[in-house]
Amino acid sequence: MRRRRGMMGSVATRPPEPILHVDMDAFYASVEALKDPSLAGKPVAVGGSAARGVVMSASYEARRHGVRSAMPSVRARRLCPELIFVHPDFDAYRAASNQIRQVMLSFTPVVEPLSLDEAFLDVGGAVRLFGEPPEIARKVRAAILEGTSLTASVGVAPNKFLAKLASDAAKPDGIVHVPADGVRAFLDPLPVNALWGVGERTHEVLLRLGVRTVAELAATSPVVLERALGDQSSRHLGTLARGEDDRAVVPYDAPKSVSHEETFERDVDDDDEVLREVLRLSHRVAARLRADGYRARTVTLKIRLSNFTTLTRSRTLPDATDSAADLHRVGAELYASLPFARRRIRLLGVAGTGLVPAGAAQLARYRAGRWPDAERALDRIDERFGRGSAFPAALLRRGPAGPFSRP
DNA sequence: TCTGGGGTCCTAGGACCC
DNA sequence: TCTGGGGTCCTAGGACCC
Repeated sequence: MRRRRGMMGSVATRPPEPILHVDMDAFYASVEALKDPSLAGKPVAVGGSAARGVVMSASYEARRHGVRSAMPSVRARRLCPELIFVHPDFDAYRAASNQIRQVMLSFTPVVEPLSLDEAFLDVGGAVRLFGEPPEIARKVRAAILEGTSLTASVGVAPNKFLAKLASDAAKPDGIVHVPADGVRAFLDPLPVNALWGVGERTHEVLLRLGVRTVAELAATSPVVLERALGDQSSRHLGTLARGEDDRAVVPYDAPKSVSHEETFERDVDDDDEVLREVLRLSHRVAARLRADGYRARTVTLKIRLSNFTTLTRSRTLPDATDSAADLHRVGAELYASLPFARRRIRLLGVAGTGLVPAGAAQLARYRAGRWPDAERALDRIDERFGRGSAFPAALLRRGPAGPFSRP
């Protein structure tokens, strides 16, 4: 590791806790309260209020009643009868997210967004300009608040994983700084399921082993862990329990898949209807691929049955594609290959994976077929008139329980 | 309580190649 | 004659995250 004083002796030493995790507080709900100030201070849930809806984001007033994200909306309503449901407005969230990213980029170019409302920052190179990392965290929070009227919580720590835990501890509207010599004191009392990668299943397994806290996890023999959780997960957990994480903050990562899926309001068992939905999803995926400049080698069809059993079928093509006609054709073949007929289907999804950049070299192949050109024309119409202005005629023939009701 | 929609990563078996 | 071992790709399922 090279730590060099600058030629003039002016380059600051990299601080021991250079990583920030910035996490917006109740992001979607907070953006909604900005759009409609009458929502401020009230219990608000962003998400679908229909029978199969779930809460995507809950204001702190709603959380006081026990409402949480990922909770079925029906249950949230029971917990908090005065809960106000708002349909998600991703254009608004994306706009706010972009604004926030610009603020963060004014402190360091090393910003890694995790989602619309979270990002890691490596401020190791910014101390000379902006002060020590905790000071930068204060400035970032203040700048976000000034620029967007939204509050953020920030964790300051030696690495990404600790910074993320620290921002959790800082919520809402605060800062937590985990100094390099305070890692054990911070980590030991935390419940194991606070760790990244410990979800419901792993938590159960750990509880059966008698492991409730990170301290207990750190004291557990690697052999026992490996037997219970497998090679990779146990090693992963072991390093986290020690507070170690050497992942760098990576400003840009190429996407690996593009997908769209939809849960029907009522289960569907009509093949024609299923295939129309596959076509609709194929168009959305293809349009995204083209807009982002990728083509997919593998097409995956996802089906969730009424009993929540989930099946996937995929096929890898000789040539990558960004054409809805291709996605739909493969999707239909995959559907036809399933070992059942007329089962009750709750959800359909279409995904393109194995993405390759749609480089200039591939443009030649394009001109061979007519479909891609027709679809590009649809993209242009969508650009001018909004998404969904143009869509294939087949989608107009609605079945009785069509999920794609249009005005 | 009855489970959204967008993703990433891991596992495990089988095909295929050398 | 009935059987190696490593590497890579493909497929299906599942855990997990926000």
